[in-house]
Amino acid sequence: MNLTQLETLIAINEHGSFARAGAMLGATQSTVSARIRELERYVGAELFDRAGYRVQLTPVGEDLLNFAHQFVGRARGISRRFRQPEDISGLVRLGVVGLVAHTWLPALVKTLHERYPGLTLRLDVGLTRTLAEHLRQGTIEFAILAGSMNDPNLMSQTIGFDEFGWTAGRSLVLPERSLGPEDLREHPILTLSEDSYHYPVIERWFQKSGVAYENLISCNSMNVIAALTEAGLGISLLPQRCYREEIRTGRLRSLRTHPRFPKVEFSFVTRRTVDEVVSAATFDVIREVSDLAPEAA
Amino acid sequence: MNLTQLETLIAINEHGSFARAGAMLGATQSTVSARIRELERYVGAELFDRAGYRVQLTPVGEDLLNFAHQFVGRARGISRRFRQPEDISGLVRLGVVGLVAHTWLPALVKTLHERYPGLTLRLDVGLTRTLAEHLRQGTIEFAILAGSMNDPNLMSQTIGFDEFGWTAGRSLVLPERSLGPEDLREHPILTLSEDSYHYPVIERWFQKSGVAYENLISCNSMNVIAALTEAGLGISLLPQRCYREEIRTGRLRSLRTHPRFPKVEFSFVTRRTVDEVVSAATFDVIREVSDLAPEAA
DNA sequence: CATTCTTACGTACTGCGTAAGAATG
DNA sequence: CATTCTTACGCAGTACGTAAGAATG
Repeated sequence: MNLTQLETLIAINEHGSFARAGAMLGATQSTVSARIRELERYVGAELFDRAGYRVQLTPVGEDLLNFAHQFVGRARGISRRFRQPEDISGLVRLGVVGLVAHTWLPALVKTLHERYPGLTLRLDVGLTRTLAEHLRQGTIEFAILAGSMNDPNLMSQTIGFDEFGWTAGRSLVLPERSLGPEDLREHPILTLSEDSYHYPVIERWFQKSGVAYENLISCNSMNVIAALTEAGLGISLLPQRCYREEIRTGRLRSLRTHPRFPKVEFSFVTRRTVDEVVSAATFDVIREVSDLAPEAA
Repeated sequence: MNLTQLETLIAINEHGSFARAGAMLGATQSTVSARIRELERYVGAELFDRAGYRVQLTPVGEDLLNFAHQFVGRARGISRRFRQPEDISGLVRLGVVGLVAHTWLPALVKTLHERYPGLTLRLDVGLTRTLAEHLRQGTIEFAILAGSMNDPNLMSQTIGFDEFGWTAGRSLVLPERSLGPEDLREHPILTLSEDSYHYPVIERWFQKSGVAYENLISCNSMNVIAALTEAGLGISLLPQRCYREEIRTGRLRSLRTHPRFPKVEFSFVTRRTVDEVVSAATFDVIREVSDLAPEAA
């Protein structure tokens, strides 16, 4: 039995599936499965009922979960107590997508700087695919981006989720009913540039319904897109949670459309070569200040 | 940081040296050193002052030791709680030397049987070197014997120590002063057979002093040797702690002799292929019922 | 000079990811 | 048939033991 196994047990219980727990921990489904298999071998009993889509703790599992919480909590306490944050130092070259840059990045920078004064932060705001390329090239070692990455040199850990939806300004006149691709093409579509996570998502959304779609206005800054939308220049696909304040006050309108978009995952991606301590410290703060929904559902 | 490292920290503090801690844990000096090195890297500070013969905890080390005790204690609690002793089953073929067979073996068998009814015990009482051979041949998988073994397929863990000293019966007439090899050869020497741990020890003791020594009476049962000694038939090298009751009541006399014999280690030796759970259960009980001195000093 | 810890190095193992398989609703 | 867990397998990092080295009293 070891700490990793107990942390995994907790993560599965929190997120309801081996796969999601893996995403949160930066491990694969298979690895999570192996860890639980070992833990079950150790206690000599099954910890989960694997019936169907949702795993369920057995009584023994619940029992062990209690211990695991105390246990892991105490272990964290030890590490906090002996690892002085001042000792953690190094260069953090962090790429972030606009969604983050315009919401909780200031909080991240503030907390990171206060807690780990030894860290030097170098920021790179860009689109998902641009950041991915920078990670591969090694010009940044960390990134917060949409989706997750599947590269042997990189490790992805889920931060949270946001839902994207078609959004319009106050002035644009639109029918009250649920709108489909054929309705939207009547209006100017404002999108992020080709390198964004959205761009292919939008293309597929139109294609799936057989609607020819031509991009008219694109920009590489999400905040600019939002401002243009607010000014009534067109319709754009925007993260609803991120712009919930503008939507609540009526400056932006969330449109009823079909088909729906699935929630988008945002991940913390690190190059595997970086110092684990710096990476863990950064990710801890990200989890703390992140504004994203913790669940995909 | 992991449990092994914390257990190692505790063992070093308990036994005062890396090497002894290693013997207790069934690991080498070098491995213990590496475990502490890693732990020190983790907390970012030295845990021990390595000045001279005795290692000393630093303040940080003492601090961490406190946590380690709680931590490891709790971990043991978990394992006890979830591993039902009834689930532990298997064949335990255990070799024991006479010293053990005639003292705490009954307690061992009783406790082992009560606590782990699923275990089948097959005992093999014999001399150290005989048992060692049985271990190598695979006819037994566990042994409690004198000294320790250094075989890649075997693992030794220290149980405790006993001191051996020249012992005579009530009736034998001997001078009051401290006796040397030249004095003892005047009397019949009763020894264990050639395969015993003692045999070469006794030979060396005489040789070192240049005294020619001829073995007259030997036997493969220590208890028989003790009985013959008690009957006044000669002098024998006996474990003092083991026969402390006979010595206290005057049935056996502990002789003042020189040079002294170093304390003898007794170890629990297991084949590396055996089920770790069965091995750990057995060793736990051995530690609990063992009558041996915990320290070499 | 005996005792103890450290370092260097080769090996064996274990934990991980990929990819394919089986079960479920 | 999409979703989820399990199994098989190969690789890589790690923990271990051996053996030699350095420091201490």
